[in-house]
Amino acid sequence: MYSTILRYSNSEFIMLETHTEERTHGSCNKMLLPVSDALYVLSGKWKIPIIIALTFGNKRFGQISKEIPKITDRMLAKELRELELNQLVSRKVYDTIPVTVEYTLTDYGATLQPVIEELAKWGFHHRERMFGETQK
Amino acid sequence: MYSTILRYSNSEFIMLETHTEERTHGSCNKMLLPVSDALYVLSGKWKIPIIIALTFGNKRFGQISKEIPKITDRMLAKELRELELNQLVSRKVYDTIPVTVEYTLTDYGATLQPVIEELAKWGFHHRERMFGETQK
DNA sequence: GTAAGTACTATACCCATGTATAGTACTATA
DNA sequence: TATAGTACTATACATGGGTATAGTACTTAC
Repeated sequence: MYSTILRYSNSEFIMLETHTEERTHGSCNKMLLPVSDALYVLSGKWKIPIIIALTFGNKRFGQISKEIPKITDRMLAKELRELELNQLVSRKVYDTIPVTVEYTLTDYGATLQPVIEELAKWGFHHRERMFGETQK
Repeated sequence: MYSTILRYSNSEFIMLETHTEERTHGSCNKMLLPVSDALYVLSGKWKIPIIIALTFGNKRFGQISKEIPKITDRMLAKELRELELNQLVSRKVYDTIPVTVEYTLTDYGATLQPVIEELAKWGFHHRERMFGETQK
């Protein structure tokens, strides 16, 4: 399903890089490409919620499912698979009955924290600006 | 098309906030909500490219169109409209013949720079990690 | 009168993402 | 026997974001 290329980035913006002659500002591309890479890895409705959930400790499938209201099993399984492919999350199977599976944010996944914090900081100010009230 | 609520955030995650009893970690929500707000504002395939383009100077519709390969007029018009709604971009119409329209990144839009830089930084390292080579 | 340059809008369609609902395989417990 | 708990998978469907292609309205230049 995910080729080596797709695993780390989408192809659209790789292509952008090869067409620099069409852009006036080279530095523009230098930002666009990595930003697109980052957003691609975080793409979809559930990856950030899952990552945030795992920053508060290792969790099992069922626990994550309970902590993220409205996510379906299918989506959770799919997103965890993608996060594992990108080495942001690791999966450990325990030989219990029934089998339990523990998901952990990898050290690499933890490097996303500054990104998420910056997004949170901006989102927080945006909310203040739009509503003029502080989030409790 | 966009209600007052939708203009600043998606409704899914507003709902999350009201269901805190289902979450084990309250601080989890405190991050999730603003992060979702931020990602909502930046959502879609073209907003970041447009914002990055405008950080290098005010531009007209046609110029932006040329600088972002493959974007269609329809998408560009739509995304610019949304960015304007969120006050990240301002639109100035000049009484020339034919009419020219200049788009500017607002001061508020410029506050996204740290966010975008953090995304770029992470994306850059991600690319290095996945390819083991530095982007030229 | 027709092309060209401006900034769009209209219409129809495609497809990836996400949803809804059910089913699998295993075993312990009542 | 059947229910419950684990972690999923299968199938079908819906939706919305994006694409493709064309058309609008205005005026100047050829």
